[in-house]
Amino acid sequence: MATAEQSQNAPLDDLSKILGSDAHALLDPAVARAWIAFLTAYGRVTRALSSELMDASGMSLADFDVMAQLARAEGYALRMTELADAALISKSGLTRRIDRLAVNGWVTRRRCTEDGRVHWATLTPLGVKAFRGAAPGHLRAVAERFGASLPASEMDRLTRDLIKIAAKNKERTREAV
Amino acid sequence: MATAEQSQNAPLDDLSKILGSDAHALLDPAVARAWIAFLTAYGRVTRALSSELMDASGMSLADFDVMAQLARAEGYALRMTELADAALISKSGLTRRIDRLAVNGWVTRRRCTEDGRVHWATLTPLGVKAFRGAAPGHLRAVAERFGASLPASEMDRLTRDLIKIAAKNKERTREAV
DNA sequence: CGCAGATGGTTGCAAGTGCAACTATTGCAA
DNA sequence: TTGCAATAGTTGCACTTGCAACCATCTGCG
Repeated sequence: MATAEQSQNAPLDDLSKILGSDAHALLDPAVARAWIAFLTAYGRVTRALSSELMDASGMSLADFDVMAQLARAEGYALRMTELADAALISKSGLTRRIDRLAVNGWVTRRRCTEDGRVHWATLTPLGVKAFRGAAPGHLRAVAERFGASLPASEMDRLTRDLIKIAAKNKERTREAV
Repeated sequence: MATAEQSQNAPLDDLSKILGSDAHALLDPAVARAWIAFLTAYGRVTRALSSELMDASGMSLADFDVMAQLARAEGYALRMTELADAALISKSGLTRRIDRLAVNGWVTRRRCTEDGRVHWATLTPLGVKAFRGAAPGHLRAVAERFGASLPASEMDRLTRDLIKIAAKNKERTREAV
């Protein structure tokens, strides 16, 4: 269920032939259109940004996100779990991502002296430099691919709407289906 | 660069300490907030939908998308490349996804008689049944997790905005950085 | 003390992914 | 015809991913 634009703006009508008219009762057609547009926009924008960033700085989008979280943090350091939550990836995913960033010399892992369970991921000076190198191009690309499509007034409204959606799905625990 | 909600609503201000005040020139703070909200909303909603769908129907979100595209198509069939484009995945990704769906007996692959290069992926009767089983729960979940956050009037506006963003990033070719 | 139970991270595993190189087929042009 | 470029799909590869099981450490209660 992806792809926006013309030809595909009545996805539920098409599905009615297989699901029966229940489809409209289950999901408002307006919501279905929005959902498809959402998936499409996400897929296209991130695909483009990701390859541009990789070409320009040898950094994946996920690398950038992790480094950006560290860049914003006090002392350029965060605990592993905090960082995983902030970057929306799993703990194991973060472990290995930090491994890779550490190989590049961009991040170090330090055990916390007060609580031996905790590890702090910290941006190294080299990492700061790499982030400074990558950020301008990437931010510009976000501005162009994501920001330039809408006037400023729409942008704030979009933010509010997206935050509402994100808030509604905050809980990480999975409930029964 | 992810995570919305309070505490994180001024991402660029935080980044200014590492990037200097250029940050604001590169990317409008309002766009930065929207972008982060976008990534967060996408991550949370898809994560939740994906595990719910898997638990309920043993189908990944990507499986569902592919099957939904087929379900909407004439004769429940599409060429591989069309389907890959529609479902926003790579050709190789689709090849293997269809392999898996075929193992389940949900989809068959048929060589086209008129053009031997072309293969048609077709939903089997069993696949139709599986889709009919999975769709109600999934559509309801989309309604709840994505639709229920916004009033109908906002939803249409959101759709328009997202379509604009998607349209701006339509070209699949990669341009220089 | 000392030992359950909680918490923070890492690792084994079994996927899924895209890119680039490959094969098969077609269409067109000399 | 023959031969070469274009197109459709598949495969080799190297890399990511998340889940669940695991190890290490801490905390609190008897």
